Parts: sequence; structure tokens; C-alpha cells
Amino acid sequence: MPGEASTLEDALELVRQHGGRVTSSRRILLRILFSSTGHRSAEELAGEVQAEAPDIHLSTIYRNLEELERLGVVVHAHFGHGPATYHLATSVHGHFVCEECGTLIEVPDSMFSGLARDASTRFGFTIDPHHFAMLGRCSACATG
Amino acid sequence: MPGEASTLEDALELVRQHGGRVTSSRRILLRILFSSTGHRSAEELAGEVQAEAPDIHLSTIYRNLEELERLGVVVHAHFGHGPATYHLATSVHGHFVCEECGTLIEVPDSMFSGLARDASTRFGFTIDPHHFAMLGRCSACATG
DNA sequence: TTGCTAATGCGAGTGATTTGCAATAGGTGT
DNA sequence: ACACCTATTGCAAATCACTCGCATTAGCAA
Repeated sequence: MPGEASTLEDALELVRQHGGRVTSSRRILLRILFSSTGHRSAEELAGEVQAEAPDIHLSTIYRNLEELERLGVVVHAHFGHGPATYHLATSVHGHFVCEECGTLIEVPDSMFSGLARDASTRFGFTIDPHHFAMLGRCSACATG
Repeated sequence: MPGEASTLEDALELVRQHGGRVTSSRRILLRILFSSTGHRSAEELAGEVQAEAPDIHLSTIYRNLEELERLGVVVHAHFGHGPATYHLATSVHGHFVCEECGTLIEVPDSMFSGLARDASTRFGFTIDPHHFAMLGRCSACATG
């Protein structure tokens, strides 16, 4: 399993180990990613980065996120038809997203263990419940 | 539950009942959708429709699919980063998709009943396991 | 056959991301 | 401190999957 990066320094070290360079955009982006556990789109992250360094281009954010994902530092997930959202790989989890109000529930992997077992025994299929959110209705929207 | 359309005629009748018109593009598209149980993108469907009627535009396919989805005749699902895939609503099911080779496994809803129960009791969340595929590895790719 | 308006073709627009390319800047060796 | 190599960046343009505006066409009810 790649990307044993639980701190900003670990992540930068990982970048260096793979022949990458520690640039200011990388440093700022990683600091922002490590500063909260939120799920943010590339554009939102670009906004936060640009608050510190206005010249950093959105495409640089995309390229950095791509590289960090290849290194296993970040992952992205899809919550619906909008843009992908990125978060640190150290906190992998499943996602329940309400189709009506967009509410996000972070779900421990253990919630999928029954499905994982059944998928494996019945189809030999190994599920990865992180990439696409499980859509549905939150309690508020389901009862409303 | 809308869209009790198990035959082409039912679907056309449903269109009429909602003030829609039975156009040749609609008729051809529905015939193609009913002719197989496959999962096809709008562009693939357009190709098949255009084999019969070359003048039917891709945007017409999108608009027809949108309308048919509103009527509950078809549904779309996402299998990865590519285009959405459409199929008849009469055969709703979950999807397991291999991230490596793209293999698709159609999964009966019952496979998600355990997860549905747990999601409901622990978060009051009602899952809808149809829209996004569950990604992972098929048996061939997992062992390879 | 007429008239109303849903539906279509076509082109342009949008949102999210990707790519080509010349300029810039990390980092390594001296 | 300096030179050099090449990873990285800014910027613009391209791409992919749709989505929309609009003038024209065509279902279908009267």
C-alpha cells in the first residue's frame, strides 16, 4: 500500500522519493489538505490556495492532485453529478450522500463488510466502496 | 411508482398520456432500448438509432432519454469516469464494475438489503444502490 | 386541412477537467 | 555561488459529456 503519509512532511518526503520536487504550490496545497478533514473540489482547493498565492493556476492544482493521488496521499470521490471531491487518503471511508439535499455522511468501512463478504462469495468480486458515494435519502428528506 | 412500461407500446402510451408525441426518433430509440438488456451510453444509442435514421441528432437522443427517464421508462447509471449508461427501468439492479477491466456484474437488489438495513438503523439513511456502480475488482483481476 | 405546440436539427455554450508548449524554478553536482 | 538538467508551472486551447436557444418541422386534435 503506497502513501504512508500521515503528516505534511511525510507527504513531501514521498514526493521527493519519487523524483518529484517540493514546489510552493505543492506545499501550500498539502498544508490546506492537512488543515481540515473536509471534502473539497479542485476549484475550491484552488480558491484556498490562491488566497495565499494568487498566481497558482487551477490546472496546477489538478496536476498536483493527480500526482498526490498517484502517490497515495489523497483520494477523490464522486458525490453526484458535480465535480469530484478530494480528501486525504489517511481517512478513507465510504460516503452516503442525500440526492435531495446533498447531506454527506462519512461511513466507516465496517458498514460495507457484509456487502463485501457477499460480493466476494457470490461473484468473486472485491468491492471498493470509496470512489462513488452511495446515494439515497437522509432521514430528514426521507420523512419530509 | 411511475413508468409501468414493460413493452414498447406501454412506453409510447405513457408518452402520449403525458402530452408527449410519438415521434420516429422516440419510436426507434425505444425499439432499440427494448431490443436488448445492455447498458449503453447516449452516444452508442445515437449510433444505433442513426443506423436506421441518420438525421437524428445526438441532442435529440439526450432529450428523449431525459424525457423517458422522467416518465420512469429508462434509468441511467455511472460505471466510472466515462459517459452515463442507460437501460430500461424494468430491470433495475445494482452494478459491480471492475476498475481494471470494466467488467460489469448486474447485482440483484437483495444483495444490498443488509447494507440498506444497517444504513437505516444507524443513520436513518435510505440507500438507492442503482445510480452509481459499486467499483472494485472482478475475480480475474483480483487474483491476476 | 388547419392550428397549436411538442419535438427536432443545428450550432453554440457550459462545466470539469486535460493537454501542448514555452518559460520558470527545484535540486544536484561542482 | 554557479551551471545544468528536467520537473513543474502559467496560460491558452482542446476535450468530453452534455445542455440550451432558436428557428423550423411535424404530431395530432378539432
